Amino acid sequence: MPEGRTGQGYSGESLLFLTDEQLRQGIEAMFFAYRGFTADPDRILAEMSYGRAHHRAIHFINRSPGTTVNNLLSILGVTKQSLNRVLRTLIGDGLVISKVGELDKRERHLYLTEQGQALEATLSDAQRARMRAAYKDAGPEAVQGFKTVLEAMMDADMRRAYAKLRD
Amino acid sequence: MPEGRTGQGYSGESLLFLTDEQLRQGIEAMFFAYRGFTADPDRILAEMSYGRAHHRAIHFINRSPGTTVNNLLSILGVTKQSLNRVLRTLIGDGLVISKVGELDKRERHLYLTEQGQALEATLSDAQRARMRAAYKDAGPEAVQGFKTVLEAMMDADMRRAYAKLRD
DNA sequence: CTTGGAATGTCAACAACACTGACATAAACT
DNA sequence: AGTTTATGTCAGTGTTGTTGACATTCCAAG
Repeated sequence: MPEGRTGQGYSGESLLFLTDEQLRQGIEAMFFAYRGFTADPDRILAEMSYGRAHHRAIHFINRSPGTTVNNLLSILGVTKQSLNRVLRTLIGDGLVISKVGELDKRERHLYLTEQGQALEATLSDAQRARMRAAYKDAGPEAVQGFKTVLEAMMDADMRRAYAKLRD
Repeated sequence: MPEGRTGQGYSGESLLFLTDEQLRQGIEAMFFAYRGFTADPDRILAEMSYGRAHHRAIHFINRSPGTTVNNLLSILGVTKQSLNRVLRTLIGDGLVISKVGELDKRERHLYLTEQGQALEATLSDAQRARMRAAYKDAGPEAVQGFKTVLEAMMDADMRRAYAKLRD
């Protein structure tokens, strides 16, 4: 087997050599970049006794105010027990409120309180600052490519969830 | 304030509008894509009783055979206690061997056994298959942009570690 | 109106993976 | 000889995830 050469060889029209080495670089880039991606919010969250799970919940509640627990569950891809523990602390700390549904009273609709919005803004600002700097460094064409590859990397159901949020 | 517009406005020469909305899409793309990125190896690892930490150790030992514990530590960005726990199980299970350094006998140089290489290949193949598919979908220019943005997103020391691995 | 099932919440137990702090050993450096 | 470096290990703790079991509420179908 030719060293480092992928089984596919050429990829049809694009003349794209995809050596294992190139793919491995992409894998490592994802690993190191994700660390940077979460580093700033992580530092802020560590000061309060929150973690990434709290950040994610806050992010998506802010993104879709009034979302139900079930909806959040499918976006975050965790069990209800895991999410519930996080939501309980956020509700207890007055960052999130949960309103019983009017149409369907089983459902709980989630909203950020003012305090919750303030934390969301702090976390988002930190994360957006890094993203903005990276985008600016890389330039607009790179950004387009970045998003295209990331989208192609998602599972089908996550791609749907992602597209839905872009409406 | 103009809705969704970032405080910076234009970004100088590139005429790049970076709305909070665009940045948030990038953030969400990273979140969902990273899930896809780790999904396939995670499934394989779950069957044996290993986790992502084992995968990362195996990956970088394979990448740099004979690397020392300290070197691995700085790449992975965890504590020695955390890494040691993982290495102990991998050595115990015969996937990794640790050789006392010849020049400096304090150092332990890490290598994958044949069995370790086999697992590495299985995990890598799964992850590379997804990466290859994503690259093929997105095309070569997108891939270049993808890597550029990811690199810009890293912390400085991680960018160094990443560059070093590319030699 | 009763029953089945869906949505939610809660309790308990557990595992993976990270952390800190403390301590031990061996080897290298000064 | 004394200090620093590299590594390993033990104990304790916290966050985040998992399963499994069970209760409550309430819509909807029979």
